[in-house]
Amino acid sequence: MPLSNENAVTNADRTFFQLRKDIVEGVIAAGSKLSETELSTKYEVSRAVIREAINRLATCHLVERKANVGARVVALSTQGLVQLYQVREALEGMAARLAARNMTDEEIAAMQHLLDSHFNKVKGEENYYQEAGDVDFHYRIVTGSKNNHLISVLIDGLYHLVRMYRVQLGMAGPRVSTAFEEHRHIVNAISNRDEELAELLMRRHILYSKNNIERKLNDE
Amino acid sequence: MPLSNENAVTNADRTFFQLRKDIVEGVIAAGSKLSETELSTKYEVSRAVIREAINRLATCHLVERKANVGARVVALSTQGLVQLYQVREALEGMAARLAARNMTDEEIAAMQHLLDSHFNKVKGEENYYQEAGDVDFHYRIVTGSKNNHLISVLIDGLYHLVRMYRVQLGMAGPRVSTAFEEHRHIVNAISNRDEELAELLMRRHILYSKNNIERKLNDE
DNA sequence: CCACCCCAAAATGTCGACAATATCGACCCA
DNA sequence: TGGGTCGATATTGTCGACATTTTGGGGTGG
Repeated sequence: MPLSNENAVTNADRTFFQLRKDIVEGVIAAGSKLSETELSTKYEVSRAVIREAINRLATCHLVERKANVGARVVALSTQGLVQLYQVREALEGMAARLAARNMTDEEIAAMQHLLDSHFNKVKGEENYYQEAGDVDFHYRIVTGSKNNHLISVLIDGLYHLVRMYRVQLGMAGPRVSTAFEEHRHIVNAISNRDEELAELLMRRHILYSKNNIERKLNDE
Repeated sequence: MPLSNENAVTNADRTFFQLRKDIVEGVIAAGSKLSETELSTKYEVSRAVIREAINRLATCHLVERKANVGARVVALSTQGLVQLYQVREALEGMAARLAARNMTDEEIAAMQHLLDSHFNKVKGEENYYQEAGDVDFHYRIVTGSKNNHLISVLIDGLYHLVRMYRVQLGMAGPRVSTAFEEHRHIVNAISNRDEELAELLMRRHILYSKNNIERKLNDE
């Protein structure tokens, strides 16, 4: 459950969140077809609600719709993952640059505090950091950019796709300690208000991450 | 009318395109409320069609929806325009980098040819270039990246917002010849397969463009 | 045996009606 | 008079039924 306070007010909201969860976690298989009538009986809502939910899923690029044909869950591919990380590199690089410009001193201090607490947990339970910590860190940078377009494209859109790849391709792997060091350097650059360095480090951080995942995929 | 072959197959498609056009061109005022019932009588379709169209407008960030309240056309602001160009800088910079990597020699040659023909027209009618030519140039770079995420986010999303700002804030202005030179340099970098330079030049091109518009806005 | 046409079944697109929610003004009460 | 409550009205959310389109299979003719 993402930390963002997405509270469902309408029925379509709930159905959308549920469907998104099921797709990201693979309960609904990648590449499979989404039948409106089938889903409406399964989730016990009308087709109108399902249609609205599917439309929103299309907005996140989790499904693709074709007129008069229907919607399919996106297929996962190495190429798709590479393209996804290329966009992340561009957007999160800019986010880091803007975070260095726009975050308040308090927000930066809080983020440093967060890294400290993560550091302690990394020494204990090995894999805590990867899941929650990494997500938390990137969220703070993105929201710290104070750029609404960046925030919505990344948090409402791409991050769910990233999670889908992580979950379904089993990317819970290590790279924990090295990624942690990279996070530390990024925060330092932001703390120094060094926009250029912050962007550069973030881009390399994501590039390394992509290479790491690609290497793993090719080893199989 | 954008060059992209968006042919409407369903009724919702047509309504969506019409609404988008009316919003971008200011026929429907920025910041105004979109009443479903009102629009359904005006465009002579059912509310379901209007709702679908509005949902799609929301994915382009042209309108904002609130549950149980309704949808409003986005408000234009200097801050919003600045944030928009920050995202453009990041995404189109990456697009130029990928274009240098992925465009075929034929595509590059065609783009150089395009610039040549634009050059001739610039000398004749002063303002031809700005509208169609600039759009065409940026479209080719983006599609040349061969990255589907980049393509859809920019062409289906941000570009319509950019056009909305251009039209409604009256940005038909000059910067024609200088922009043309910048385009030329970008194409040269792509032709040399120099990814680094292509990205850098594109980012500066968009940054200049932003500064130019900002300056104009402040002069009023 | 292949290609083509046609029809039936199932899916999506569209519609009008009803339910649930927000809005706004009138009214009441200190 | 100011603040708050309550209710009528209008708007959005949801539903089931109908219209249109796609799809797949069977049949026919070459």
